Amino acid sequence: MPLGKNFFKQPTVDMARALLGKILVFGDLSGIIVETEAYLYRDDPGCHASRGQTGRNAPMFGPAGHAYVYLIYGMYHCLNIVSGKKGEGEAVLIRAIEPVQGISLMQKRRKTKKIENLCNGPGKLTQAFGITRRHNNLSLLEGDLRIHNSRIKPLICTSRRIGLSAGKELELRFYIDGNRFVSGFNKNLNNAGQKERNKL
DNA sequence: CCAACGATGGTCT
DNA sequence: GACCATCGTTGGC
Repeated sequence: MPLGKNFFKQPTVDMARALLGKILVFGDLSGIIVETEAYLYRDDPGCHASRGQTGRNAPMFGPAGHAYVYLIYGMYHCLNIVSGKKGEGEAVLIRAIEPVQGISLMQKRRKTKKIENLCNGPGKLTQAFGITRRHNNLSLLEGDLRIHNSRIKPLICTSRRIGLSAGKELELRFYIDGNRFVSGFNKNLNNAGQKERNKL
């Protein structure tokens, strides 16, 4: 079942945690979301929206439940889901997914057979799913791109976010404990920011 | 194993 | 002109 409007209206950090274990569906492709990061409007210098609305970040200031897709380092795309209140730029970055459906197409696009390497990073999963700037600002309440519910109740870990220069001290990254599809899983087992495990 | 680095182009000042 | 919410490769140990 695709999730509806109310799911995307919850506070951004809540949504970032609630997305773990849910299913990202895009056409015939799908996978379990295993890692997210929250980006906040207030007191978050790492957030694209922190210095006001611009051409690029405009979707973040729109209604919750739309996609915000942007080009990073000239060659990769990052997929975010807009959250929070309209007029306040907040979103959740999808950082890693456990592939479920459409694995052969993902393998072709990613030029690797290894399942763990298909969607274990924000640039990798957009490549595997075929998500680009053309999907920027699409609504997840209709059409091909959706979040489906699931019965998964993951054990959630928290850490600092990855790859930022500003706002790196904030603990706004969330991932499923021990999941081998989380980005950098082979690096540091407990990932840069350690942290106690939060219930659920 | 791992740290370092280059590719590559849109966006913002 | 600088800065990137990244990734694959390279070269050292």
